[in-house]
Amino acid sequence: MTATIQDVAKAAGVSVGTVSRAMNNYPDISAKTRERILEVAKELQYRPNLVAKSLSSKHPRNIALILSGFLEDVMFNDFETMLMKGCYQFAIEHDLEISMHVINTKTQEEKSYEQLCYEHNIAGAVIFGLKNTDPYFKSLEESRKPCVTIDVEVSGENVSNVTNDHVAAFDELTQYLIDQGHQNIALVCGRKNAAVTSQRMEGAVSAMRRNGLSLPKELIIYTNFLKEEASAGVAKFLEEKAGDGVTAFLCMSDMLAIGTIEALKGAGARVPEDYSVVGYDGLYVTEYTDPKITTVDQNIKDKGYEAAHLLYDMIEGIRPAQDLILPHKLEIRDSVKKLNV
Amino acid sequence: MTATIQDVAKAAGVSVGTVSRAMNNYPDISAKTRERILEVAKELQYRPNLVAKSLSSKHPRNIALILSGFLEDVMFNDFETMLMKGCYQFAIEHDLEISMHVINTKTQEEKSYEQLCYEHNIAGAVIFGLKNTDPYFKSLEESRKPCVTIDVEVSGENVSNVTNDHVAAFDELTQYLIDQGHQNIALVCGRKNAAVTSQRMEGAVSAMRRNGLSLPKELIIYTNFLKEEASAGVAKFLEEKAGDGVTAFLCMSDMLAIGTIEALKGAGARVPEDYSVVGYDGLYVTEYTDPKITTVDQNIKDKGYEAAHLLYDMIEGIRPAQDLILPHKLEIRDSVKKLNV
DNA sequence: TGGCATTACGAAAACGTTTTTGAAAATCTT
DNA sequence: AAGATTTTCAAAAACGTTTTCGTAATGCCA
Repeated sequence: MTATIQDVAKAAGVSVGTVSRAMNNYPDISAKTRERILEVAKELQYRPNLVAKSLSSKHPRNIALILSGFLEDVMFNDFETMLMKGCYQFAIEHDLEISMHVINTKTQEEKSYEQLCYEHNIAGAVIFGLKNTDPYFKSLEESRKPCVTIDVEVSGENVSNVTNDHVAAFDELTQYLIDQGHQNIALVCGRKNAAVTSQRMEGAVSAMRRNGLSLPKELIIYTNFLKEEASAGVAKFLEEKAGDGVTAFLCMSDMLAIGTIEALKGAGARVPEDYSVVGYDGLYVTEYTDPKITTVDQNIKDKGYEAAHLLYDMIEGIRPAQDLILPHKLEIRDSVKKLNV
Repeated sequence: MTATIQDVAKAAGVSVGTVSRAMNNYPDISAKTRERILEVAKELQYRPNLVAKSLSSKHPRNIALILSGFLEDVMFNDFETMLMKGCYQFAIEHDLEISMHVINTKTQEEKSYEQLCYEHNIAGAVIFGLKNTDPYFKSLEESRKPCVTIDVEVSGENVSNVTNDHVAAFDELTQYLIDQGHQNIALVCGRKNAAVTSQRMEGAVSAMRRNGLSLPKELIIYTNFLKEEASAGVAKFLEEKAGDGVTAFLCMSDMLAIGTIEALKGAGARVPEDYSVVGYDGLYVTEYTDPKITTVDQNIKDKGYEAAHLLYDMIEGIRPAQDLILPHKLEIRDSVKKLNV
C-alpha cells in the first residue's frame, strides 16, 4: 500500500495532527519540524488521500462541472469540450479538485442539485446544457449550494449565469452583412420557443431596423437547430422562389449555416459568389468547411474558465451571485461576398 | 443539511449498520425492517454520501478516465469527447462512479499512476493521450492498480490495451483506393517515429505490394500530423511536379486529408475530379468538409465503452489484462473518384 | 528565577459510511 | 421442551484525513 499520514507521523516521530499541519502550511508548527516532516513525507512518497480529505475538511476545495444531456446530444461536441478545458484550466491553476457529472432530464427529477452536491461533497458547480423545461430550474433556485449556469437564465439566490450578449452579437453580425451591401436577407431561425432564438431574433431585427430594412415573414425559415432542417428548409425556399432577390442567409447557428450551404450547393449555387451565408457559435468546424464560415465566436473556453472563476469566488464569499456577460468576437472568414451598391 | 445515515437510523429506530445493510441489499436483514428503512430513507430524501462510502468501502466502485495532454492539444476534440461518452455510458449503465483527471507529461513525473489512484480511491482507469516518451509507460508497468490504455502499447501485468488493427485498416483503405483504379498514389505521412505512423505505413505498403504497386520515396510527404504541414507539403509537391501522374493522396489522418484538400484547391485543382483524397480516424468534421472525406472510422465511442468494460472486468477479476482489438469501418464518402482503367 | 504569554505539539473527536463481531431472538430439531 | 441452528440486529472498529482542545515547552520580561 501507499503511505498514509500515520506512516509519516510514525516515521517522523510526531502525531498525525502535526503532519496534517505541516502538509497544509498551517501556522502553529515550528519551521524545523515542518521541514523534517516534509522531508519524511517526500521520502515515503506520501500523497494525502483526497477522499478522506474531502470527508473531513471544513474548507471544501471541490467543485464540479455538470453536463446535462451530454450522452444524448451529439451536436455540440466542441462546446462541451471547450467548456471542460476552461473549467479544468481554472481548477488546475487554483489547485482545486474538479469532477464531472453527467445528468439528464430524468436524473434531474430523481435527485436535486443540492443532493448531488451533498453526495459528492461538492462546494458548487458549473452547469451546462439545461433545457428550459428541466427540473433543475426549480432545483437550483432552492439550492443553498452555489452554482453557475451557462447561457441560461435561472433565478435564485445562489445562482449566477455566464453568457454572452446574444442580442448585441447578433446585431453586430447582421450589421456586418448589411455593411457588405446585403439588403435582402433571409433568416434561418432556431427553435421557436428557445431563449436564444428570441434573443438573436431581436438582434437581427434591431440591426435591420436601424438600417431601414425590414424582415418580411416570407424570408424566415424555421428549424429546431438541426442541420438537416436548415438544408431542407433552404432547398424548399429556393424551389418556391420565395425569396427572389435574396443575397444572403443569416443563420442562427453554425450548424444551420452548414445545412444552408449544403442546400445552396445542392441547388447549383456557389457560396459566397451567388449567396452569402453567416453562422453563429464559433464551432471549430467552421474553419474546415468550404468556404470557411463567417461567424460569431462565443469564446466558450473563456466562458468555462470565467464560470469556474465566478463559482470559486462565490464559494469563498469574494463575489456574490451575479450575471456575467463575456465579450464575443465576430470572426470574418470566407462565406460573405461584398456587394457593390 | 441533508439527512445522513444517522438520521435515518434514528427515525427508523434501528442502528446505522442496519440502515447500511438495508440500503445495499445485504442479506442478513429481515424483509420487514428493510422495507421500513427504505421508506424512512425515501421520506427523509436520504442520499448516501459517496465520499464517505468510498472511504470506508472495501468494494470499490470508482473508476477514472485519465486524459493526458487534454489542455495542451487542441486537435482531437472529438476523440476525447467521444471516448468520454463511451466511458460514461458504461459507468452509468453499471452504476459506477467515474471521475475524469487531466494530466500531462510534467504531472506524470511528479505523481505515479498508483499514487493518483490512491489519492482518489480509484480502482483503475482508462488512459488516453499517452506519448511514447511519457513517464507513465514505466509507471503503469509497475502499478498494482489495473488500467486500460487506448491505442498505445504498454507492457505490464495489470495493463490492458484497446486499439484497432491499424495495419489492416490502412491496408483496407489503400486497397479501396486501388480498387477505384488508382495506381499512382502519394502518401501524406505522420510523425516519423510515432507508432501509429509505422503501422499505417505497413498497411499501405502491404496493400500496394499485393497489387503489384510500389511506393517510391518521392511520393511520400512527411508531416507531424499537422494540417498546415500537409497543406504546405502538398503545395510544394505540386509545384515541384514531383508526382506527375499521381491521382490520389492517401493521408494518415483526417486532419492531413483536410490540409491536403486545402492545398489542392489552392492550386486550382478539384477534389475528387482531379485528385482523390482519403483520410483516417473518422473525425466528425469529415462529414462537414467539401467534399465529405472518405475515411476509416475508429469508432472511438465504442472504444471508450469497451475500455471501461474491460477495466471493470479486470477489477472484478472476470477478465485478465489483455489486448483488445476492435473493428474499424471504412466510411466511403465523396472524396474519391472512380477511374476507368 | 519566577510568572506570564506565546508557541508547538499530542490526544482525541469528527466527517459518514461499511464491515466485523458478538449476542439476543427466532426457528428448527429431536 | 431443551438444545442446536439460524436469523436479525446493535455496537463498535475502521477508512484517512482535519480540526478542536488542552497542556507541555519555550520565550520574554522584570
